[in-house]
Amino acid sequence: MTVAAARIEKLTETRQRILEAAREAVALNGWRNAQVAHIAARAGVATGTVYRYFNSKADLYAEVLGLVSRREIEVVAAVVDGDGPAARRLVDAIHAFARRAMRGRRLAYALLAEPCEPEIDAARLKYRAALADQVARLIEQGIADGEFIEVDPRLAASCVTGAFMEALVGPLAPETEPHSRAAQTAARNIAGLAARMLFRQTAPGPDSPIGGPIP
Amino acid sequence: MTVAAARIEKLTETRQRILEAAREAVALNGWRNAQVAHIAARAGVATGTVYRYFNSKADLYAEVLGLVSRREIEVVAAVVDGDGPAARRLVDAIHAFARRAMRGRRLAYALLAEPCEPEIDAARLKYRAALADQVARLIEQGIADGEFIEVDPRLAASCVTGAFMEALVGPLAPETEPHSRAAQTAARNIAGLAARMLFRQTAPGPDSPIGGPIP
DNA sequence: AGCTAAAATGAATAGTGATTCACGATTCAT
DNA sequence: ATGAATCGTGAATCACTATTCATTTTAGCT
Repeated sequence: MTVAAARIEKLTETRQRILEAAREAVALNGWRNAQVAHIAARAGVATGTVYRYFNSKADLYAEVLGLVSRREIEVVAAVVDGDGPAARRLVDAIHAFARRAMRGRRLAYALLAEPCEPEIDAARLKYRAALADQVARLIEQGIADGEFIEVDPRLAASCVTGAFMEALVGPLAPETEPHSRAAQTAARNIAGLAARMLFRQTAPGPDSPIGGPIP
Repeated sequence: MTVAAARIEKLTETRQRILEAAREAVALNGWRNAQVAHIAARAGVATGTVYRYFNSKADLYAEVLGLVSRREIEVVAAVVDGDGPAARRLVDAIHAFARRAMRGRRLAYALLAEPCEPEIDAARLKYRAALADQVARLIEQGIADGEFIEVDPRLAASCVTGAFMEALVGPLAPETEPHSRAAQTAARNIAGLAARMLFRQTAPGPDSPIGGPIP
């Protein structure tokens, strides 16, 4: 069986290489070079081979998006399910997301905002929806605890995610060096602002960065 | 000269018909049926004729976008330049925008959020930028007047526009009947929430709809 | 080695849609 | 009326890519 196992391993490894190549390509230049031929070349296989592993281009990218987004959603979910006041967790969740998005900016932009063909777009929406779900869940908690003002959690979640996504990777968002002080300040400010929408009282927690002076 | 004038009028009228056809097509089904051939048919001319009046498809749509957005930007700008406290004007500006966007939802979505080819997208960004500019301008005033917390106006403008755009016409935004009570409440809540990000104190103006009960 | 099935190949196919252009129709100044 | 200029036409062309498939290569088996 070890021979058969080796064979299967090689197959799955090729599959992985294709997925990885697709992810890299998008992370590098966005959907512009997301053509099947390009991915195949990058993975070191012929174009036809891609279709041995994936039914269609859309299928391939649906899987890539799923893979990439799962991690991000998990990070946010972990914060949402953590301890402490909802207000604090909301800021932290956004902040965590923001920090991560500011590395792989190109990928984050492609995932969140860049125009692409409708078929792939459908897969992208699942990611956005999942993200908004986490936020909505947290908002519900915050309302129940009396920390947040009483609004429709879904609507509020849209506003909050819209706010930080636009500021982070929106087409107008400024390019910042991932590790610069400016980027860190921006991440904190974005998190603080987006969360403030829901705060019952302006005064934030003890050592929260909200509302600091202009950088 | 009246004959020459008539000729020119006919020419510009054809041009207008093409522009109008393009706008209608996008308003109806989004970028899906924004093909040159389709527009031409809708305007009652041959495809080639379109190219007598516009250098390229991108040019045509750049003009369409400019025409449509100018109106919206003017509406917002008027509110921004109005009287009263900045906080109130911010809510009003967003509210005005929201009401208008909720009619022509399909067009608003196409303008603000729908994926489309990169060339047209470039033109779309101008609209977003112009909108963010108005908001940023207002935020600057609000900060100067001490009404808003002190943050980078550009960053805050991104957050605010992102918040209401996502909630209004984002791909996850709920479909509502344009004139229903639900839509009106949503518009008010969105405006209230988005603006709250910047408020120094939670308590809104005298008869502001902010923070009302869940609809 | 010879055989077979799975796997890989990449040239050919096909669909889409923007753009061009050679030609006929119209208009208008003379 | 005439012909040069302008306008309108729509079939043909071009560019781009996803997808297919006949063929070749590889790997395991006897």
